[in-house]
Amino acid sequence: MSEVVSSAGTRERVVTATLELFRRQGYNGTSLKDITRVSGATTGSIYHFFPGGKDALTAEVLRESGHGYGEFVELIVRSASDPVAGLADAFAGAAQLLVDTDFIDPCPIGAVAREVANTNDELRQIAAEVIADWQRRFVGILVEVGAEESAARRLAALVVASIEGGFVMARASRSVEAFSAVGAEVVDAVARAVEL
Amino acid sequence: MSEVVSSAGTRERVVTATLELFRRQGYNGTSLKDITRVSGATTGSIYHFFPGGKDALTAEVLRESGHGYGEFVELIVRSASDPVAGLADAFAGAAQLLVDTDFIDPCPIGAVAREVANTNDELRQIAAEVIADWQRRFVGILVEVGAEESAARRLAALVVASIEGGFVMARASRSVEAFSAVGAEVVDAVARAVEL
DNA sequence: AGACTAGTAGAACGATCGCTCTAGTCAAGT
DNA sequence: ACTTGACTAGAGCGATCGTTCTACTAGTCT
Repeated sequence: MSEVVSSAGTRERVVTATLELFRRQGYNGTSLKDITRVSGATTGSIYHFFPGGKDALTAEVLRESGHGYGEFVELIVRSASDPVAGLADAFAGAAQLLVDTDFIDPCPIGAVAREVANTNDELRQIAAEVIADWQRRFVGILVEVGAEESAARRLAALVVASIEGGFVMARASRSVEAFSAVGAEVVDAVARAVEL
Repeated sequence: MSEVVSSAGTRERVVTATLELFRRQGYNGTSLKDITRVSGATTGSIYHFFPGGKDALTAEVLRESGHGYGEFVELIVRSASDPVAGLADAFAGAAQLLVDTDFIDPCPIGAVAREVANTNDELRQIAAEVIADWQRRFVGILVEVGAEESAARRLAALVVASIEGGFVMARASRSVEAFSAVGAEVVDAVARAVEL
């Protein structure tokens, strides 16, 4: 049995620290020095695990956290009595998270995506795949409760866009008022579509 | 009559260039050197007009373009036969703009807001005011056609969030498919609310 | 024991960051 | 003619950027 704790721990700490920093200051606002400070890892360690440098590390952060968010949100939505109630729970949870974390960005993927979409095609594409995965998950949920495929796709796009846009409004205003209003409207729209 | 062309021209060119650069590479991704290159102005000129440096310039960009966007979108929405058709026009116009401009960010305010919300409170607040102004404009439009104030506020929040979130999806995927789907759903939601 | 490998440590590189500062141009006012 | 003030020009500041590199530690093989 080898001593894996230290090395795997470092790699994980670097990824976690980078994610956290992206949520506060975005991609271009986060330096490798920041990452060494927060993670406790040295430059050498970062380049040992990510020979591709900052971009390779960012790619990993987007993929890992993107997948994690997808699973997490789907779990919340599915654990309610029905998808409509689950969606309302997800919005309420996100609103609570915003308040509890001083309005740090709940979604680094959307933040990084918007920042690098025109300057880094590799990262742009990874973000696109992650977002498409979220949309796909929600389409699946809606189809299961009887929605038509094409209508479900439009609704899922609305859900994702509303959440991302709601984060922008919440972060700018340091208030969840608009975000919660958006959530209420989106839940209404989904409820109407599903119950027809 | 003084020769205002040169000086006012430079100031304007700096603001325009900065706005354009923010749309492509965001706030932290845009350097003063970039701005001098695109605008043709020198560092001295930039600091002559904006003694507060990059942040003062950014503040001006946010305020000026934010106000301009608000007026522009309101004009589009109002120039249609009714607000619902006008909103559809606005979404269609934005989609066309995305395609025509290689998916450059149509809204630098939202982009910059998300980027600096936790690191620059002055800029965060300006962005918040601009976004609140947009929301207010749309509330006014909805109230005029008979919507109730509180419902109008929720709908206006949905409109703004959907547009901002839709931009993230469009830029990441380099496609307006999701954005247009979001637009269709939002137009539906507004139509239902107004025609009751 | 000795070789090998994974991981750590951090100095240092050239480039670039936002910004300051001095020198200069040019038109208007007296 | 001379001063003044608005504006331009760009060299240069210290700090920081992402990255490279060598040296070092320590656990695992044969």
